[in-house]
Amino acid sequence: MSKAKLSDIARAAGVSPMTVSRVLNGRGGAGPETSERIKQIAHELRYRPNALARGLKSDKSGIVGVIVPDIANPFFPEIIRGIENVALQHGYNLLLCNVVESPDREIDLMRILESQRVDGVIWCSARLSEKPLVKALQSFKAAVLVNRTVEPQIAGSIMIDYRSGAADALKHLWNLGRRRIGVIAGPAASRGSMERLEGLRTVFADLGAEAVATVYCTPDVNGGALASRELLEAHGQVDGLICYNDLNAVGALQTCEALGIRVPDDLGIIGFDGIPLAEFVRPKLSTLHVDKYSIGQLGMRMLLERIEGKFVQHSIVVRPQLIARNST
Amino acid sequence: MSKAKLSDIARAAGVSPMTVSRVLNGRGGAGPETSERIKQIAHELRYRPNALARGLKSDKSGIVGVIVPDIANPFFPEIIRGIENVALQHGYNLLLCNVVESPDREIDLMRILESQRVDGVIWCSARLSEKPLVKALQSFKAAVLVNRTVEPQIAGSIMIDYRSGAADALKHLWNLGRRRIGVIAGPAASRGSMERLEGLRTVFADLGAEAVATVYCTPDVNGGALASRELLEAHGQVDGLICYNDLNAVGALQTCEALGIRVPDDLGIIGFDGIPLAEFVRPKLSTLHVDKYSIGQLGMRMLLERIEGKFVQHSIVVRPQLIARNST
DNA sequence: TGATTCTACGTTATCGTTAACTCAAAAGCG
DNA sequence: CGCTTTTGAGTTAACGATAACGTAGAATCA
Repeated sequence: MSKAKLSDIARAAGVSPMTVSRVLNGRGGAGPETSERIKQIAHELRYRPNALARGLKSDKSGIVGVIVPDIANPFFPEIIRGIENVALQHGYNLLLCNVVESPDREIDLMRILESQRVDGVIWCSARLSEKPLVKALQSFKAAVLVNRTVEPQIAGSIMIDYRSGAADALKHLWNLGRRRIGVIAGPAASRGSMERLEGLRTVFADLGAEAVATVYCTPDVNGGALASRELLEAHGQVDGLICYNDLNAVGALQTCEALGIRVPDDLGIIGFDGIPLAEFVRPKLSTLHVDKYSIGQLGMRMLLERIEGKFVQHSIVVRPQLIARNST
Repeated sequence: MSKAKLSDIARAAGVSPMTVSRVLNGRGGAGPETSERIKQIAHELRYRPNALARGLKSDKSGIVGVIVPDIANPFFPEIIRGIENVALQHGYNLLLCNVVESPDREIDLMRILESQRVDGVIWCSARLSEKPLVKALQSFKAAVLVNRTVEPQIAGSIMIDYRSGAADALKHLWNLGRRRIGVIAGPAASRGSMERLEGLRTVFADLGAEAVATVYCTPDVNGGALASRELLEAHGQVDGLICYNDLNAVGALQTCEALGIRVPDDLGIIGFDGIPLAEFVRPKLSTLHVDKYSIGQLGMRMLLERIEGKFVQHSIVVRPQLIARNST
C-alpha cells in the first residue's frame, strides 16, 4: 500500500487537493466541518506530506548535512547530539556523513549534499585545504564550520581556543614542578595541532623554556601509544607530557604502563577534549574539557541564523577548561 | 547564485533538457561531440542533479533512516559506520536519528522518516512495544531491526545472541572457580537483558547453581556503578560479576575501587559488547565482543535486498565472542 | 438596493527530472 | 533504388505540493 497523497484525501472528502493542503497546513480556507472531515480522513489514511515534493516546490529540503571525520571518535557524537537537539526543535533533520578516509571523500560528500539540496551544512574539522574548502562551501545556502574558519560570508565558525587550552595545560604542568616537557602533537597537518603548539610556544617563551621533544601522530589511542613510546624512549628524562587529545593521552598511559613509568609520579600526562573515557582510565586523566554538546547547539543555532539570512555572529570561540585529575 | 538545472545546460548547449538528462545519465541518445559539449557545460556550471526532483519522479529518495537510542553510547557509532560503508557503496545516504528520550520520540521520528520518503530504515534497539512498532514499520518500503525481531514480512533483523553470550560469560567465570556470582542486568524492560538472563538461567540450571543476586540499572557507567555497589554491599561474598554491558562493567570497576575490592583477585568482572573502552580501563575488561561494524554492514545489506524486493534472509544472528582479559 | 467585502472553495501553473513516445534524417540492406 | 533500422534528437506528461489567482454565493454596508 503506497502512501496517501493530497489528492486521495481530496477525493475522499469531496474537495480539491488545494483545500486539503490549506487545511492540513492550518491556513484556513475551509469551513469548520469540512476542515474536520479533511483532518479525519488524513488521519485515517495515515497521510504524510511528501517532503520531496514540498522541497522541490519550496527549494527547502529541511535537511542539514553534518560532516564529521569519524563518529567512532567520542569527541563527535556529543556534538552531533547538540546539533540534533536544536535542529529537531526547528524542524530540521540531519544527514550524517562520516569522512573517515581521504580528502577526496570530502569532495564526494559535498557533491552528495549539494544534490540532496541540504539547507545548510555543519562541517567538523574539515581537512580540505583552503581553496577547495571555500569552493565547496560556496555552493551551500548556509554553512558553519567547527574547528576551522573562513571568511564570514562563506561560513560561520565555532572555534575551540586551542591556544589558551594548550597554554593552560603547560602552565598546569609547570606549576606542578614539571620542567622537562614533551608534546604529543597529533596530526601534523591539522590546524588544531598547530594552534596548540602556538599556545605552547608562547608560554614556553614566557618561561624561558622549550619543549624537550614534539612528536606527531594520528589522533587515536594507538597513535598516542606509539608516539609516546618514541618520545619517551628517546628522552627518558621527560617528566610532563602534553597530549593532542585524550585518546592520545590514553595511549601514552598505555605506553607508560608497558615501560614501567609511573603516572603521575615519574611523568605527568594531560589530555585534551574531556571525553568520558578520560575519567574511566587509571590514573584518571587530567584534561582540557571542551563542552561538545554546546558546540553542537551553538553551531546549529548559528546555521539557522544563516539559513534565515541573518548574520548576527560569524564566529564563536569556546574556551576549554582545565580539569585536574590524577594523571598530573 | 542558485544551482544550475538541466534546462540551463540545455540552453547553453543548444539542445533540449531531455538530451542533457540522457547524456549526463549515460543513457546515450546524443552524438559524441554533443555529449562532450554537454558534459563540459555541466561541469562549468557545477551542475548537481536535484535529488528532490529525482526522488519525486522516481519515488526513491536515496536515503535510509538510521535510528539509534543514543550515539553517545560507543556501541552505536561503529554500527553506523558499518551501515554507512555499505550504503555509500550503493548510493545511499544516512538520515541519522537519535532517540535519547521517550518512546513518543520514536513515534515522532517515524513520521519524519515517512515524510522524508526514506527508502528504508535501520532501527537499532527499538524500545517501542510490539503493536506500535509493527504499525510504524509497515509504513516503510523496507526495514531492518537490530536487536529486535518481528514477523519477517515486516522487517528483517540482525540479532545478537545474548543467550549464548551470557552463557559463555558464566561458564568462563565458573571455570575460573567463581561460585558466588552476581548479575548486573541492565534495563529491566530491555529484551537484551531478558535474553541474557535466560542464557544464564540455563547454565545455572546445568550447574545446579543460581545467581546470588540480580540488580537492574541503566546501561551506562553510572548505572553500573550504583547497581554494583548495591549488590556488593548486600552480598559481600560475591566473587564473580556478570554485567549487562561494558559500560556497566566499568561502573562496577569504579565501585570496586571505591570499596577496596580487588579485581580480579576478590571479584571477577565480565562485560558485554567489546567497546574500545574495555581495553583502556585497568584491569582490562574481559568481555563478550560483538562485531558492531559487521552488524552495520549486514544490516545495510539486508536492507538493500529488501529495498530491491528480495528476501534472501530475514534474520541473522551474530554470536558474541569471549575475550578474556585481566578482569577475570 | 446596489456595491463591496468575505468566505469557501476551485483552477492553473510550477518546482526539476525523466519515462514514453514521436520524428526526421542517415545508414544499412537486398 | 525502395525499404527497414538506427541515430540523434525533441515533445509531452507526470511525480506531489502549493502559490497565485479566480469565482460563486453569502454577508455586510452605505
